[in-house]
Amino acid sequence: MATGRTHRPATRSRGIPEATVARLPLYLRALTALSERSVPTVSSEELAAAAGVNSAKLRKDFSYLGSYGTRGVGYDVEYLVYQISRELGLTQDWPVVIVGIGNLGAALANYGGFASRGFRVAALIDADPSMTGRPVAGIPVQHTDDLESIIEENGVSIGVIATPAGAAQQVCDRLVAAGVTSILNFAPTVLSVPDGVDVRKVDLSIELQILAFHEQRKAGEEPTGESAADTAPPAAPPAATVRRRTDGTEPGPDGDVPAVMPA
Amino acid sequence: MATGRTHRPATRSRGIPEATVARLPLYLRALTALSERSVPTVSSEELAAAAGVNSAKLRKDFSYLGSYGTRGVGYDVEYLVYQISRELGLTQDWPVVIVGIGNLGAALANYGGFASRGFRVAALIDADPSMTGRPVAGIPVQHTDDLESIIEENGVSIGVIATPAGAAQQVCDRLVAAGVTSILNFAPTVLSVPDGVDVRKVDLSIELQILAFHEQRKAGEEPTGESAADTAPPAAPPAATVRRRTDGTEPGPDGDVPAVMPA
DNA sequence: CCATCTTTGTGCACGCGTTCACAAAGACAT
DNA sequence: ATGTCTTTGTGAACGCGTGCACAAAGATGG
Repeated sequence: MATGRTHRPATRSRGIPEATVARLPLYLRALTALSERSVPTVSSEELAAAAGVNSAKLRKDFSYLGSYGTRGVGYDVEYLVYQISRELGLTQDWPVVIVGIGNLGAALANYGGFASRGFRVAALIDADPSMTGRPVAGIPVQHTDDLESIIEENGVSIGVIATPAGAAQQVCDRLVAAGVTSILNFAPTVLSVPDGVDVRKVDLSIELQILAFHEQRKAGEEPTGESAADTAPPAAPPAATVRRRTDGTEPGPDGDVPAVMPA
Repeated sequence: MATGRTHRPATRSRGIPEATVARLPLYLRALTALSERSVPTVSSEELAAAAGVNSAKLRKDFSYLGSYGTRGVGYDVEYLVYQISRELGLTQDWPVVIVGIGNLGAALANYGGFASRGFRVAALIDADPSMTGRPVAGIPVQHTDDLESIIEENGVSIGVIATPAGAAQQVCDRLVAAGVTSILNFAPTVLSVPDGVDVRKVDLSIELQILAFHEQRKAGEEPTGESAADTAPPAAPPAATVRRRTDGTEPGPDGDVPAVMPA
């Protein structure tokens, strides 16, 4: 298939590595805090500590932006705030739409950090007609029917999907067709998008599962013997003779064994 | 400082690379969908497409778990679901507490995918006394004062922080002191934790800023001329003579220039 | 003007992750 | 039983990201 890739292809933006771009917001946050305390300059060591990274990494990251530091002194806070903001495109206004105003969508609409840095909630969109017109976070919810016109009229290029998983791909397709080229996806689904569209995924369930993996390792490390004998006995290994299905797209007419594991 | 590191040190778990662990939940989700459709086997190609990854990567990932496939046929769906679930530690029950029941905390509590795969919301905790006792998602909110006893009585090892940024580190410290060793942080702050504690961060603001970076690049690629002359003029470069403050921790008594950039 | 001290910027090496490409393994047909 | 065909499992090469360690740059003090 050649429908589209899922995660950021991002071969390399303009010499700035993707890993560095992902850390710039971290630096910016730390710098903003320093700025509010009227601290004029910071060393790479101090700023790195505040951002929770290695100081060498920070210096290398900044080197991609240019030589904005002064040897023997450090970095000018205000100047660096501006340079990073500009590099991230935060000096301009980004209208954003949120699609799917359930619990999560409403929480996102109310999120303060949204509007703070160049991002503005241009519209809230939901498929439920009973939601239409109801104000959430001071913004009236609009119906999905008007999605295309909303995108166009507001010049929206960033969309946030907070719908159930089943509706996510369909919403995504409509957003992309309407001109959205960056999507932040909170639905637990893999989105297919054409080239040139960026998708970033935020998935609570996946994060928890990763934590569980490490948690299990910690628990089963010191204690000897079987720590994995918890809930269910191991499922049967694949039978010696396995049914094949190379051509047929539908399940075979013969009785398929539905499931051997508890869901 | 030697207080602690911020992100997962995770040198390598048990031969399973961290990048592979992060993809296992993706595979599991795709496999579960296949299982519900009673599909008996999948090839690496099909499953990779469903999970949105490269098929070679998928096979290598699975090779870390063991040889669970059958050459010429593919992978047994049910068996693989079980193996991945076991590897991720999802065959056991993980009680989870959510601290900070604001908009986001409430949304997380209501999130269905939470309870589905081995995770159980054991308690909701908030610092606001007027919230205490009020049921959210069918679970009564408890007060922060009882945090330690709640953790201990329920055997909680995974905590979710959905508080404002200012309270996050303090909550984190109390969670860790009470025995929590894995934290999912939604607050926009860098958390410091001792060794042996895993922290994963979910940050809406950062994701949006990364999208904005790529969005800006797309916009300023084809059109010629200055595309960066949008909102504010460039801040003044660092002055030839910059005030130093190597020893003093407090801002100097002389009038500091507060800010040159619009917040 | 020179010496010293601080801190940046970066060349270099190393390790992890990704991808290619192919041999080995097994199913299936005859 | 043998040959063919499909698909896995993995050796090897490559590229990216990270961290060390140090030279260059500039400030500061005498």
